[in-house]
Amino acid sequence: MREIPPIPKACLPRELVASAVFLVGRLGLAVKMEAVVQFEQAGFSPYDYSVLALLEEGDRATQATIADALHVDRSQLVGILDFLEERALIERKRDPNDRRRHLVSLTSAGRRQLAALRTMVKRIEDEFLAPLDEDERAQLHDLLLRLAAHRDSRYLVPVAAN
Amino acid sequence: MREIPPIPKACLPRELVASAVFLVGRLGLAVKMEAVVQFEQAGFSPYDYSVLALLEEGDRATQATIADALHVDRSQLVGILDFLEERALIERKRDPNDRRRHLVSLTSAGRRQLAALRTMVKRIEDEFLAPLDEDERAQLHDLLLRLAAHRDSRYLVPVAAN
DNA sequence: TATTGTTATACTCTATAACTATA
DNA sequence: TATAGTTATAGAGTATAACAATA
Repeated sequence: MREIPPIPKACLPRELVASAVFLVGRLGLAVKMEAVVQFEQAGFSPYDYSVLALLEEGDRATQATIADALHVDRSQLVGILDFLEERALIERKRDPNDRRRHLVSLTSAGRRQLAALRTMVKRIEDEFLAPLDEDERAQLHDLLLRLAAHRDSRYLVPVAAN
Repeated sequence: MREIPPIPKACLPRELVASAVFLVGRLGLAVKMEAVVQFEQAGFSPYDYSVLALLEEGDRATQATIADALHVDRSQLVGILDFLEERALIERKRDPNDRRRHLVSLTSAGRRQLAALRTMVKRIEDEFLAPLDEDERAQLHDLLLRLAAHRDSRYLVPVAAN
């Protein structure tokens, strides 16, 4: 081994670290990747969890409604629902009022699976938010929600629709 | 046109909106996409800005150092640097101490371009943070930085290296 | 043999566009 | 003709692996 000339260590640009927007982007990507890995180990994806959670809150969702709510393309949702239906976690039934539509609903097995995924999500969140106490977590949530609502009013008050 | 049966409106799951982690993920993705579009219109990418900002703070960076700092693969960085070098915004010079290495540095044109990109970044950030006043922005940044530092200590204090 | 920068390859995601059946 | 769901295709982005030069 020869002498290695001194090279400055890898160090994040102060300018970027000083930016809340940059941090949101970085943390968002990191937590998403982390979540994907965790869900994968459980045999699911974050999308599966989102769909199950959505269905538990309001039934009678059509696929278009679900796709819009989750910001995924309708064609992408098909695969997600196929996956969940194969595992008997959801049901697709034709809407008798409009036979083009599928009414998607949660099965009891789906409800149980949702509960299991929730404990995993809780663990991921606790790990992510570990440095903050309860007050600070609430502060963070409040700030983020205001930013989100400013970009998309649907975040503001998840009112029961219709 | 016939009568269309009432279908619940698309509505985000309360369970997700209630999660600060989910909001970070969503906002992070949204702001990244927005930034990409803005940079594209200026003929650049967010990576270009990151590289220029990094080089201005500390010179004598090798490509490996830059890649590590920005969390991009070394092979990916090659294309980014090629792009910047073609436009004479950076220079690559062989390190005389270790001829495998390239010492990357900012040109004066690069410094000017960085200044121009900064005003654009400022605009993106102001738009993103619009709902928050100065105190709240500082709060948000503090909270996010603590989360980031918990996952990666390099965020904590960008000390001058070596 | 190990490392730096580079090139080439493969794979995942996503976005878009057809296609069907119903309206 | 327009819409809901589906299928198929193409493109971007990223990760992996091989490669040449140097240590």
